[in-house]
Amino acid sequence: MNSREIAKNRLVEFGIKPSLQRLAIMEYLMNHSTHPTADMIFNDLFPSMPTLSKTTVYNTLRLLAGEGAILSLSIDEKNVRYDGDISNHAHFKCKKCGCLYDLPVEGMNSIHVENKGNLLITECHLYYKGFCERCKSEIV
Amino acid sequence: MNSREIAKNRLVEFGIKPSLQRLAIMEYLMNHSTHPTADMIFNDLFPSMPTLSKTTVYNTLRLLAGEGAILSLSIDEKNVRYDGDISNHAHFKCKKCGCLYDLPVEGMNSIHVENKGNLLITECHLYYKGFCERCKSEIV
DNA sequence: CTTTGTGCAAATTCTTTGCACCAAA
DNA sequence: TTTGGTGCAAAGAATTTGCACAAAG
Repeated sequence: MNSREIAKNRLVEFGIKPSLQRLAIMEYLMNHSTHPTADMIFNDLFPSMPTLSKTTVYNTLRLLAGEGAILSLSIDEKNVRYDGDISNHAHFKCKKCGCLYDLPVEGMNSIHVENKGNLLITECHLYYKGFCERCKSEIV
Repeated sequence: MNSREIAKNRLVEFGIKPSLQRLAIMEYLMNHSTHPTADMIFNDLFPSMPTLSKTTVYNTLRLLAGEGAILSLSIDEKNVRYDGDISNHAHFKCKKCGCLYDLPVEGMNSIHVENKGNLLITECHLYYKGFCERCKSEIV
């Protein structure tokens, strides 16, 4: 199964009609673990889809994230980042160079929240910030 | 010790000169656990400080958060929220009404991250999203 | 005096909206 | 032919910047 088909399956699984644009964006997110912004996605797809508009990218990302087909990350306060990997994992952002990594996390589901009973929890985001290996050594 | 003095201590502790505006903003954040936006802080302080400008509020919040004297939360993708409580705790936001709570968390420090050795972690944010008690019951 | 903080107005940037056109069922 | 998707241009909103004035040591 090629990556286009995998992307299509994800869309269908979440009840989203697989238009050409949506497929391209979904496929892009599943193939790039760079946690791109809407702008990055647009710039990368535009050369091969010259009619694509930024509005469509924004619309599509909002739709996909709203349906749960992708994750929308707010770890970077400037731009929303998107992640095609919807499995449980944490994120790390370097405060110096801005690089953004996935972090595998043990026990992310086992975090105990007191008084959680009253709330219906649907999402959990775990964000770490600090300095990446390269930047860490440059701190004076 | 009154709340103004407590706020002053916090500023001094983090090496920040306690101007009148900074003191007012720091004190506001320590007395309000509402996780306000810059705009809310400005609007609430303005009546008693008519010369206060929104620029100063933004400048001050950036300074305080940068020095670690307050927390800057990105749980709400629209506006940055600020928290005068810098102790370890998680946050919850209702996706329907937008209300924002603190959540006490057991084991927040014990979350195990593999491969953390290469990184210098300085901050950890744990965000839960879902539906609050009131909104939960209104879901159809 | 000299450095630092404040505040107004303007600029910047990310994102959404209004609306017309296009495509598919 | 009706519904939904796309895309352009414009609007909107949060935050930052440039610069002049005020304050504090």
